[in-house]
Amino acid sequence: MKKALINMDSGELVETPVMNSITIDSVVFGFEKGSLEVLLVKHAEGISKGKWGLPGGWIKQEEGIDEAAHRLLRELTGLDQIYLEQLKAFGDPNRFPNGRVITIGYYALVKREDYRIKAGFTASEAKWYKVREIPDLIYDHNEILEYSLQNLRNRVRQAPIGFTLLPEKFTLLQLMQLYEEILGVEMDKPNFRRKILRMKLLVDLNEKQKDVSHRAAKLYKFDNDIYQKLTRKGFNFEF
Amino acid sequence: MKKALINMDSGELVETPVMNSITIDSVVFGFEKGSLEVLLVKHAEGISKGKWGLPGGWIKQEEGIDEAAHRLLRELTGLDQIYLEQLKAFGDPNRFPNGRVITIGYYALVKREDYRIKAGFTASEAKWYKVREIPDLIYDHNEILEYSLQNLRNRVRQAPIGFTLLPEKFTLLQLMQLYEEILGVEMDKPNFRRKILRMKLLVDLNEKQKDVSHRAAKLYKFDNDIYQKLTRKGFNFEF
DNA sequence: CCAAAAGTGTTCGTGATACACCCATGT
DNA sequence: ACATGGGTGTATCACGAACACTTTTGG
Repeated sequence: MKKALINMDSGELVETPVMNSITIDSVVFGFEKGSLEVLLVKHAEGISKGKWGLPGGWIKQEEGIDEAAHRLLRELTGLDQIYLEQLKAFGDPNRFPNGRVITIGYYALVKREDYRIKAGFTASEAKWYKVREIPDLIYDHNEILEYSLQNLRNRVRQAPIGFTLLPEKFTLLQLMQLYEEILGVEMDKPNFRRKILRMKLLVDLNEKQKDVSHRAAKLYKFDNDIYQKLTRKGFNFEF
Repeated sequence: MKKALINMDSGELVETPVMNSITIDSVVFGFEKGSLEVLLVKHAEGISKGKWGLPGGWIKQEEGIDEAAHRLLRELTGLDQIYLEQLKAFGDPNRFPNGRVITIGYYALVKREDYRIKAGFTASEAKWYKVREIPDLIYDHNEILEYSLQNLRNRVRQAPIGFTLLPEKFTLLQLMQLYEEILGVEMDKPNFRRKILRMKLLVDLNEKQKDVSHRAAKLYKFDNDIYQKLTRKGFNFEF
């Protein structure tokens, strides 16, 4: 049962058969210079021309929704293997102007260093915005973004997912600043060190920072195998 | 744009225009005699005749999804004002045998005492099952149930929602047993008392149990206004 | 009397918090 | 010398865990 479908926003013809009342929209988080950022895309055509929104798209008939979310992000960023979690479905009957469309929200955490290398879109089409400087977005995308921020704040305290936003090798202060930024709190450096090191989740790389105008800090990395092992022993990440 | 639609499971004609690729399925939790239970319904017709599944249905064109979930539960149980939260969308391309249908999972917490009074279905069509004795369900409903259990275990530790499963007036031991059952742990009575009372969330009703063959316990109730007030002051429910 | 659950008291250890202080490195 | 961040030490306090013990009520 092949269908010819029209993208309701851009007017563009959608080739492959997709589910025409459900979309996916993803909130892609990045962390750069102490700020939490979100990747937004500019709508080139259709009613909301020029306005920014979350990256998203349609679900193909034969693919799962997680699969679709991954595919859409790969098409946009060139990145595979992205940390991606479903938020929930948003289904206000009036959220979408051109018909009844329910969207399934996702949020992703990426390392900005990776994104820079393999960007699939040009700068004019996609741009990082600091979460404190998000403009008016199309449809209900501001609501989805707000919800995902709440969700991120909860999740980051209960699972070691914050590392996904940092480079492979990071210092303890970088990690702390990440938590401070996401949770919107101030933390005590000495106490943070002890707390995170006590968990024994981090691998000391026996390397130090270079080219810094102060005492170089040790570099660490997060080891997921260790985390899995600890979890099986009953360890519970709590922050 | 009115459509004539067929309920893909039962073959029944669906009168009002609904979204035909999305359903809602709800996990309704109850708590009775120390056991956590789930409300299941028997499928009377269609391929899965005789098999049990989660209560669910279609979303109407002009209603929101939370609204639809509430309506469906009202139709089933006669209950309004139910505690209801969205879980997430389930969208495996093969989850539904007769076509591509994505379902949005919800979970609800009800007081069994209320349910008993206003039941809308007969016993042969709907039945409470202990969570440890769930049979094979239709489609991916076992998966949805399992996921909602995980979710309930998380949520119950971070928000005061457990009370929703208990009668208006309850004893501290009942509350403790609720937590023990949901979380699957054993707790220390004295310590539990102090912990929950220290939060000052409960109102001492100055009433006691009656007709019990041991020292009667004080009755308490949960006061949501107090909780809101404390929350605004920075209080955070943690268990 | 006993059984069963209600309810209080006390001890111990761990971890969160606050903060003083020294170390290393570039300008 | 001093600014900047790295890193250690320590006192205090609250809370969770464990458990001994007293109280109330029905049978």
